[in-house]
Amino acid sequence: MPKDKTPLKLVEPRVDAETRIHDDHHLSVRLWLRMLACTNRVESFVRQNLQANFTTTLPRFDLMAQLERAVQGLKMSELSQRMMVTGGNVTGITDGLEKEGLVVRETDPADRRVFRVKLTPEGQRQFRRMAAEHEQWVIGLFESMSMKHKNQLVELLGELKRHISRPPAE
Amino acid sequence: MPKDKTPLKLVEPRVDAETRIHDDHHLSVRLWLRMLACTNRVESFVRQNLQANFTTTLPRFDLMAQLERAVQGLKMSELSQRMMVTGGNVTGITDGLEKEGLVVRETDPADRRVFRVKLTPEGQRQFRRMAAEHEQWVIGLFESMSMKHKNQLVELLGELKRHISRPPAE
DNA sequence: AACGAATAATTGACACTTGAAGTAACTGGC
DNA sequence: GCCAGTTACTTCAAGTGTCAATTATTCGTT
Repeated sequence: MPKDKTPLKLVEPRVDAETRIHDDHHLSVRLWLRMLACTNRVESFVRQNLQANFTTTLPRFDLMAQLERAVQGLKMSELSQRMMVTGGNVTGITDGLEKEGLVVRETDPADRRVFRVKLTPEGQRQFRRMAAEHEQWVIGLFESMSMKHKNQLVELLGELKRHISRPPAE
Repeated sequence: MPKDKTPLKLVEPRVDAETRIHDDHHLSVRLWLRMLACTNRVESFVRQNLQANFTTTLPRFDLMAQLERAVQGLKMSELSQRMMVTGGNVTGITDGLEKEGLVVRETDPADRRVFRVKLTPEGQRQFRRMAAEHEQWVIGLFESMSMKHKNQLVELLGELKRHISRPPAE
């Protein structure tokens, strides 16, 4: 497109608005990258500790955590939803835990398609030990931040979560 | 420990402190879970869009993003550090991108152990298209949150990042 | 110059994750 | 009762990720 011939001293009128928009763009991406960095740091820390202290993994811990408060067990599909992963994934993790005797698949008499997955007593024992330490790891990581700032973060992240939890409906 | 005999109206002195500690524990874990939920939401959204619109993945996008502003290329180990993943992982992702002609490994005459990985012109072209859309996705997700709150979040996450970026020494 | 230690990258084994395709079981309308 | 459609779960292939072991190269000391 041809350049307009403009008087030498004319400043573009849209600069302010564009600048603000540009900043906002940058801001959103920066926010995203920073949040990602924090999450990765904590996650990898927890992961390493689970591996080193209990020879287990975050997904396994997560699955057991979902089961802990579900006395009557959870269906594979419920686990899938709560862990926010696909069904095929849950199958594999459950296989592993079952092989180690930490969970069991029980058939549901009312619907033979369904399994109810439950923690075994052994699984409960092990999970409780892990959960206690897990809490300490997280607390330790965050301890140098003031409660005031932590509270602010929880608030703001709560707001963010509400904003992003449903896709910007067309 | 033996209870002190105290006048009836005296309230136990440690209750406040204990309560605060207990709240703090809860607070840290809540903060962690909430941050994780937000990150997962954004990440899976970006992932799906990259797959659907460009038949590519987040790690590939991430690697190309690291290369974009490094005209002279990056060593495998530098990529590994910046992407916060292990070296073996970088090898695999680079293999894939090189096979598709989006990056190249160039040998370094000064040190024959290292590769300098660079974007090809084709890789640059594709990355720029992806980056533009990526930015729109993130902006879209976050658009309903005020700039003020976004700024506060960036600030607080920056502080959190500093606190957790080095393990609580010794 | 030569050797041991450190560094750069790759490889292989194993685990997690997704998406698509497959199997078995249930449901509702005819 | 049948059968099309849905639901629950599994299986498989490909990509991502870690760790430990290996190879090749460089560096520092002697």
